[in-house]
Amino acid sequence: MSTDLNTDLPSDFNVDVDLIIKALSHPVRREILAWLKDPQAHFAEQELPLELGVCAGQIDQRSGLSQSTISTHLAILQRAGLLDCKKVGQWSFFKRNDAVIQAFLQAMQQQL
Amino acid sequence: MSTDLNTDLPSDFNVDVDLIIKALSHPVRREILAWLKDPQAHFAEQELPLELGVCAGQIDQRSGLSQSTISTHLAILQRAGLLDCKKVGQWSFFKRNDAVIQAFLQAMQQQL
DNA sequence: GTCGTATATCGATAGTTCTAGATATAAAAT
DNA sequence: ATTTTATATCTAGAACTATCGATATACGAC
Repeated sequence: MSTDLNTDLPSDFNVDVDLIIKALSHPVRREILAWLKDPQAHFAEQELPLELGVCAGQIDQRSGLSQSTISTHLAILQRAGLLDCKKVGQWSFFKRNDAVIQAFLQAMQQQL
Repeated sequence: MSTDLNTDLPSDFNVDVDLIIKALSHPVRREILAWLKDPQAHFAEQELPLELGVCAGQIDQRSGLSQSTISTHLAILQRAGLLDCKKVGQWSFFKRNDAVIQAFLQAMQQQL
């Protein structure tokens, strides 16, 4: 494909549309992203500051799925660039990468 | 989920985000949608007017995949609402449903 | 060091999606 | 009427994805 009319706007960095759409094509992963949009509303019980991100275990809990399943979903979201992970001790804190999310939305508007 | 802050804008009708994302999560289906964005550029060889839509056979030809595979991909795009099909005699002419596509993009902006 | 806790990875199973060839349907051409 | 052409549907195998329980890793507390 040579239809790359990339205008290189500030937020328009490398975004792998295929990887991202596949990440988004599972409802649980979309739900996780939605929860992380408002951590206060969904993870108020977390003791450490939500600015760090939301702890993987909190997400497990809320989801009803097994720990290993959620860990896999989080890894897929991370590989797609949609989530960032910060490790603190034995914990993994996840937050949305809104720059990538916005860049993806822009890419979709152009490509679709 | 009761997070439906549906503002009912003109182009914001029922759009099944799950069905659509799944339809879009295959590269061949995204490619078909891209081709149909500019039929003149990709299907100039078609004899009947492109305003009708693009004939399924033309898409088969361009794709390199088998007739049955493309027929299935077209059906998936159609069920998601992304394509409309008009039958004329033994032919099926496909075109984009840009209202649905735009509504989907809007839904994504809200939900993501 | 040992134990408990948090997360990631592995291995197996079940479920889904992709693809193609064969068949069915229906219209057009002869 | 028969044949050809266009498309959809069915069937089956291969490839991929989701899920879980078990195991591994790594850190903290004791």
